[in-house]
Amino acid sequence: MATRTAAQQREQARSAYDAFLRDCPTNQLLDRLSDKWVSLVVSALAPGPLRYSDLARRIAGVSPKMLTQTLRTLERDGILTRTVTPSVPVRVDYELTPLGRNLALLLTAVKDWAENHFDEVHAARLRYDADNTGA
Amino acid sequence: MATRTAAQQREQARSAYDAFLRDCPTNQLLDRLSDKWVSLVVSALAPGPLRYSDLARRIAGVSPKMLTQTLRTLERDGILTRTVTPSVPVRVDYELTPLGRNLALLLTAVKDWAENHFDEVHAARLRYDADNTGA
DNA sequence: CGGTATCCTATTGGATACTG
DNA sequence: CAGTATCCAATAGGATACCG
Repeated sequence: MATRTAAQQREQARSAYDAFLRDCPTNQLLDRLSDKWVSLVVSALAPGPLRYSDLARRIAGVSPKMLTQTLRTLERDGILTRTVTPSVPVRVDYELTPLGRNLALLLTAVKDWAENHFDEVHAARLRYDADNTGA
Repeated sequence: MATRTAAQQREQARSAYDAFLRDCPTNQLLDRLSDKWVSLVVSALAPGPLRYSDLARRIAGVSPKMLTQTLRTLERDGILTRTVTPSVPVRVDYELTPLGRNLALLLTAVKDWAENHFDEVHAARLRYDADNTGA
């Protein structure tokens, strides 16, 4: 079971990316992933494929501009696929790729965290604001 | 061990927050968490407390403005604590709260994902751009 | 249905200089 | 050391109207 030396070490070294460095490309990628629209779109697609209008309805209040922009970027990044069915009228389905499903595990976790811990955060805000009132 | 019925069900119902809804407060919270600076600060503090200047050095290229702004917001939200030691010169330490450490597990996972899957994303971009050149 | 195009405002965030 | 304050350029993102 100790066959993880040279090959694994090279593997480690090869992905010597560090998102803490401003000029590292992974820093920009982290910036892209750290986007509310990305979180919502990827989370929405986690259970299964959806059409454009389904997504628009699910992500309440998203403008067509932001929805399309986010979908295009995620398609380009290999997170999801866009499938056009040339019926009348047209039908377009969006589906996570294996890479996207992998990412979805993390992003839905963040979204769920926000939902599950909002009360604690809210309480912390009230405490902070109370302590810093007129002090 | 089967004492998780009524109380737990109410617990579930009580946190009926849905971040997909624009006007749900958790949507705003998700927006806050979906921030590159938040990810980096929380990830940087995951191993242990750091001083202001340590953070500035670790998160290469962050401006004092963004660093302070991010730290204040996270402090208000109960994610981290700020401890001033009135020595000469002053010493200020930032440390994750239990809530923050919990969140850090998720955010460092996203940061690590960016580092570990950048090559795949980059390859996808090249493919996308090649397919959409002059087409 | 599934977008695109344009306009316009608000916010983000870097650079810079100064302070207790 | 650990910020604060100010200015300003760039970007995000909503509203709206139109198109294949």
